[in-house]
Amino acid sequence: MARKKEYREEEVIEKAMNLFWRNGYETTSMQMLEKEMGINKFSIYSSFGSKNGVFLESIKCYKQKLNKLINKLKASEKGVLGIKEYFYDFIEFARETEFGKGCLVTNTANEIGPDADEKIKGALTNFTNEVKQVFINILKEDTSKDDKIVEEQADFFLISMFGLSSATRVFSKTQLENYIENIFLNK
Amino acid sequence: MARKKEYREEEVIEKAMNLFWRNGYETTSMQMLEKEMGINKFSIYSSFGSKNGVFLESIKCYKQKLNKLINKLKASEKGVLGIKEYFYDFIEFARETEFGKGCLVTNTANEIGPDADEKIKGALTNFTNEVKQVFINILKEDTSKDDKIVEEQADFFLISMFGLSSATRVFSKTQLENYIENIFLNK
DNA sequence: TAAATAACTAAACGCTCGGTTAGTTATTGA
DNA sequence: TCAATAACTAACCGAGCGTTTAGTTATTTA
Repeated sequence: MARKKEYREEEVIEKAMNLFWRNGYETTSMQMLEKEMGINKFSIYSSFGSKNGVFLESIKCYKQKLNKLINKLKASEKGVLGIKEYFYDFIEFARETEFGKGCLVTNTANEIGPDADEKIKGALTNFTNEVKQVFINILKEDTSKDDKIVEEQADFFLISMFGLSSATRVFSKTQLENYIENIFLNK
Repeated sequence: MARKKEYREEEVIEKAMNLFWRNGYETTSMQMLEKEMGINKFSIYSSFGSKNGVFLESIKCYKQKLNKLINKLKASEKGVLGIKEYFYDFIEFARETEFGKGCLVTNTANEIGPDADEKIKGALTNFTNEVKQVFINILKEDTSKDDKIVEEQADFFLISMFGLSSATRVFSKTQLENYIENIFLNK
């Protein structure tokens, strides 16, 4: 055999993910990735193939981090109020010292143009659909409404998430909390 | 004196604005701007100074376009329902053939990182505050609520706009309309 | 009509981008 | 212990970036 890797891929990809999360895809350069991940370009390319590859893995890593919140939501027995708690969890998740970095998926959906890489587009769509399904399952249990109404409500919460994500980048914590309260006023 | 300009700055900046709107700041290159604006790099730089300058002027141009909707909202006597109409107007404004391009301001707020140009950040903040003030004025007239409640409601609509903007890039027209209806259910 | 001036064209600037590759170092098992 | 092998370093690649500049063309006015 031969020499061992001096880094663990799961560790360095998390660092890459944080860089993309904070700065977006285009603004994040290979140079920045080298510095943040603490490994050479060669190692990045032999592990992940391309900048796109690093990004795709970063989305997977992001998914895992967010899944902690999602799993808590899934386990919740509070119905719609569980979603409200999830929203509160999310603003803690997305915020930083002063302004937030939003949701990596939403940020990317807002950044990319119509000609963007299809794999990235696909990853975003899958992600969105998965979260929507979680909302649907909760709403089904919680209410006696028919499928159409449930799906509309799920879309409503999903789009609210998009707003919340963007908002963490611009608004104060108080404003975000107030927004959440307003969403659930009549739910 | 000397030779006349063969283009009107207001005309070419609108074309630039559309390019930024569709593709974002980073993805839009000077080469693309040359092609879309129909003028040479030299002319772009002599008129606008830099890529950043073109973008800053593009935001002004975007403001003017959106002001048509805002002015209609200001003139409306329907109170909160006027805001609802404005939301409907906005999704027409932001949508394209299949998916939408969102709001240039929201797109940019989502794209830029913490180290982005201060002028751009300032322009985004100003823009957001102006729209918020319009919401506040309408809510003041419409309701007897105190200032704090009014501001919270204005923030709520503002953040809903952010969500709507992102959503035009991913969701169908029906989903967007359904989202608007849900927002105004209890208003 | 000719000097002055500003807008044009197009080539080039230095730099950074994402990505590659030649050569070195460390670990392995025979 | 030593050949085989894989991970390392670092220099380098062509392309494209935003920006500048030298040289040409059109318009103005004295």
